Amino acid sequence: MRLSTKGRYGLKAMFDLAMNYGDKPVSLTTIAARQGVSVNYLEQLISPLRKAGFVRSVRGAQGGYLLNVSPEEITVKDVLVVLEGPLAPTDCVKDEKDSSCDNADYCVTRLIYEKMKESIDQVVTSITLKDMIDDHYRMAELKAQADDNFKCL
Amino acid sequence: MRLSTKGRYGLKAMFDLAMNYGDKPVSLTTIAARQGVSVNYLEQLISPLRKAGFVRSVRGAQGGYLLNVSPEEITVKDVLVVLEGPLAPTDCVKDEKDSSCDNADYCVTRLIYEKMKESIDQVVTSITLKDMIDDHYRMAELKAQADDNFKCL
DNA sequence: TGAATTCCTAGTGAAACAGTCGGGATTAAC
DNA sequence: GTTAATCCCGACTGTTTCACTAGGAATTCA
Repeated sequence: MRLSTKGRYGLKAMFDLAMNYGDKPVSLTTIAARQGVSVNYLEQLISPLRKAGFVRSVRGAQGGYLLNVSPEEITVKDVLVVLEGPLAPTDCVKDEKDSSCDNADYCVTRLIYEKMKESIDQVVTSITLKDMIDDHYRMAELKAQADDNFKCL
Repeated sequence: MRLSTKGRYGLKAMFDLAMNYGDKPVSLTTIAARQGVSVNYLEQLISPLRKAGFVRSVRGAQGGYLLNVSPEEITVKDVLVVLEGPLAPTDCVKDEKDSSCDNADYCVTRLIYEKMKESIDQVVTSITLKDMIDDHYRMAELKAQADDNFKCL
């Protein structure tokens, strides 16, 4: 039940782009440096995100990537699904019915996996990149206060 | 974000044992046949469950496994954690703090992973083996009705 | 004693993970 | 028009995890 680095790095990269939404393109070199990841690897992650239409690229010098959609229209689920595949604990509850199990309708464990999937879904669809930006500024505020408190001691 | 066969087979096996709670020991051969899994593999899954104290074994002929605790006292989480490890999307939100990330308190993505973990946790801790048994009988009822309806057509 | 069982350890092929590498195409800046 | 920065793409690789299989020792009922 773990997320791979694909999903994690990719989400951070998307957050990075969201923070720069409406600005100049951000190069992978910049993002990679900020996130502490290799450019080569990041390239592989951003490619599917571009193909999915969430980011747009500008080639050549001074080029880079731009969010193609406004931050409030991209959910965490959108990003994770592109990079990790269906966010379901088992195949029998993933979105595209694969009907591999003929007893699906009367399966006790499936019932559980369905609930797990739904609860994960609820969380990741309810959070957009915009929410992450808001959280970021909220936390930056808190951090500044904490640092201030520390200075007073 | 998928559960491995360990967790899935193990959970089914535990459900099987729960259905036979208070009865004679059930051999792995029996369970394996019912679940369509190899005995050898099932052995590997039940071993940690025994070590965790959820099942008890009776060796020798006519031996097998017994639930060591009543079905309402074992949650789906108990079983899955033993077999899959922490049910957390990332290390930074798993129960045992590994403090690998020094910025954990001010990390936007961690906030998300925390919520995912909590929502999964909520689901799996709220379902016990007893609940699964109840669901099973409820669904058996439904299935019987469905079959009945089908017969009438 | 013999058959049925649990218990334990080791091995194994395939897939996924987490990258690295090299080269080609495009474009802004000089 | 050259150069440097950038995106783009496919191939390769070492490590780990997955999902088992295999074999044998110990135990116990009949």
